[in-house]
Amino acid sequence: MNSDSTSKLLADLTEPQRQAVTTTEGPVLVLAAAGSGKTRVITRRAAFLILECGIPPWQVLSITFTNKAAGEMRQRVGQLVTDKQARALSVGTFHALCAKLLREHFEAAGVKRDYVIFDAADQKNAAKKALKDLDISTQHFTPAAVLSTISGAKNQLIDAETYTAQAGDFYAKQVARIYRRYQAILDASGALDFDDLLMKTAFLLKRDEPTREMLQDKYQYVQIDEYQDTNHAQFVIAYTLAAGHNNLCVVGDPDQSIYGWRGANIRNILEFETHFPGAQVIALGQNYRSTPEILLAADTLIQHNKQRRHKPLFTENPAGHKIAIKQAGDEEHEASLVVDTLRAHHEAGTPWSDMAVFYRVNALSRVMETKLLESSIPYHVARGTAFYQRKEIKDAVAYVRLIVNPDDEVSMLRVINTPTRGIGNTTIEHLQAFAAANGMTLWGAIQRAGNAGGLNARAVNAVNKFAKMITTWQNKIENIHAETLGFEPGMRDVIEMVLRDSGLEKFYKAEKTGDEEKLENLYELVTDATRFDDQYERENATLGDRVFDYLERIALVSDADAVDNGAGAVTLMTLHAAKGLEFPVVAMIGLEEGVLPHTRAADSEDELEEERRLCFVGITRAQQHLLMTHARYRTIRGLRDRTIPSPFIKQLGAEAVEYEDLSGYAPSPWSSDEDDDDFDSDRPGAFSEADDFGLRIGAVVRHPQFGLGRVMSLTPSNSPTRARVYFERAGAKTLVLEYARLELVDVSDF
DNA sequence: ATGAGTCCGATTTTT
DNA sequence: TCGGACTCAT
Repeated sequence: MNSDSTSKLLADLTEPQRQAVTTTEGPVLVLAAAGSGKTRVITRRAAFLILECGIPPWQVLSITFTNKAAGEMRQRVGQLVTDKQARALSVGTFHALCAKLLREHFEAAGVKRDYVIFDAADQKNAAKKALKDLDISTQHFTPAAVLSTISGAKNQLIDAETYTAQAGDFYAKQVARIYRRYQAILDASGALDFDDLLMKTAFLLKRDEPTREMLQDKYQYVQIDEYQDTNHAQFVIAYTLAAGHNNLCVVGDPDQSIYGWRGANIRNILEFETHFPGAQVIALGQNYRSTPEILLAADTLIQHNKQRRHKPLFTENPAGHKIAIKQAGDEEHEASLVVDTLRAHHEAGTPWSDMAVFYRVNALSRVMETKLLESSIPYHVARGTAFYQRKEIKDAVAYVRLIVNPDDEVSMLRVINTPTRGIGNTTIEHLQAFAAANGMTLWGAIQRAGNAGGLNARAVNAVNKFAKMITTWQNKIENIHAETLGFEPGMRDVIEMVLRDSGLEKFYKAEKTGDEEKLENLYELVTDATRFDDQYERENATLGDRVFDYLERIALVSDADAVDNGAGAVTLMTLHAAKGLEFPVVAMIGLEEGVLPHTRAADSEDELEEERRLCFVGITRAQQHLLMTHARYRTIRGLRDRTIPSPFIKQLGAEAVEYEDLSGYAPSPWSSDEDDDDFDSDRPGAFSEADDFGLRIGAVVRHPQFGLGRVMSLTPSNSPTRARVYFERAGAKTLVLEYARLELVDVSDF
């Protein structure tokens, strides 16, 4: 077609990359190794479709893993096509796409047009309420466990009714009841949880032919990034959308699949050709990101996985430095080792923003942050969701949610008496009973508080006042216009109104007890809303629409969205959030058994492999320098523990690695060179300290908190082993030996 | 109805 | 260690 633009699009690409860009028809699997220019390929491909194939941009659907990636994709394609075309591209995460489709086709999907999205905390509240309604003890059915089971079911597109029909054993039958009740709460609240977004969209596509055909027709070309992390529901959505034109291009790397715990199915990518017969497979094996040393270590490590698809991984980059692995004495020492390294690089001319610190769990960031603060090194923690999860912010947002959807019971219960306005538990229970008896929502009961009976005048008054506040807000939003106001009202005005009228602002202003931080956060929310207003582009949107869109954005932000490379600061983040990023200098901390790999992933081989992939992802983020650390002792939840180095350290091989023990302790039996065995060989026995311990009934033990005590009884050595201990100071306690680091005391000392 | 104080228990990753 | 649930006095 246009050879000028074609050469511009393809000139700087390698042959396999070029192939991936120009293979537009039919199913295509791009197996993209870490650092192989995947993002470049996928953006060029979108531009190629528009410029060379003449496809209208809105007919090209690109699905990314994070909102940030979506924004970047739009921006990068925008450098190749016109602004107008870039804006018209269909780009977003699965969840954002589904949220939009459900909003547009709410009737066919069977959801409320004004539905709200429940986040993790809302889900937990709803689950708790379900358990309470059913009078099921939270002992055997913790909200977290129940939610995870429900989530797993939804990812498999099993709704409450189907689940009920399939439930065989007692546990499943109980979960079925809870699932149904939980879903009833969400329905009554006009709410969808994250998994509903996917499941309901999949059902919509499956059951409603006109919508399906319309969308299949619209999205002529579908491309999906990070395909290794898609779950079954996402697979069905992708499969169905692409079924019309059969132009589905998926890009991913099975070695970077790290969301199995969230229902991602690595087989989606491993078995792509089975799902899509005739698929073309293009492998991008050359790495342009990292030094050969980093790549060698990463490759050596990942070879230990069995569940993988072999794929070449090589680089022509010049040799660099070996990976530095250092053992520190404890976590503080570890943090200063990292700081020393970062500072040395900074002095050598590397900007702070080119450096990152990764860890397996958020808890590890704290010590690191303290040390960076002390050292006056600018840093920022990529935790986008944290802000919106703060209590005061959730409260403010709950008020906004009630404006658009007062039936949202979880939000209602959250703020009906926050700040306190004389509507206590007794009143609320009355209202709930009244609502249940008359088949109305809590909001319905609140509006009719006077008829509820059994409420004293004071309570009725308080409830009426509260109801009036909400209806007044609703009226304002519906009726306030630029003409009467003199300016265009935005999200900012809504937030300010809510903070003022609800009394939240006043409440936190009055709170003299030290934290003005909460007030600051509320003002930060105003700033956030202002920023949203500034960027808001939807045409002909009413203020109500704008409020929806804001709530939706809040619900769908992720940690990874908060990575801000322009900040001139070191970035701290979890390994999960690091996916897809790259930094010249990277430090990974906490390379210890129980942290990476995490304890919770230690019992199955599949999970261990996922932990290994997580480690692989971290390593392959590094371009030039990589430091990996572990500490000999680590304090977790107030307990100082001796640690065992991560088996992954040895699995990096020796060639590209430089090990230094700076802990100041004698070499530990685990890291000494004496045992050159494969690390796995000494694992089975490693945790049986109950035996080694010689703990028996009557033994005297010391607990770090409770002091001295005597063992009264022991559960049989089934895991987890528990001991009943009577402490001098603290009385009788039941302790799980795995956690409670008991010290055996030699009675002859006394 | 409220708020301070106490006890208990559970520990990942996140759209 | 931390936060949530619960108790108890006002």
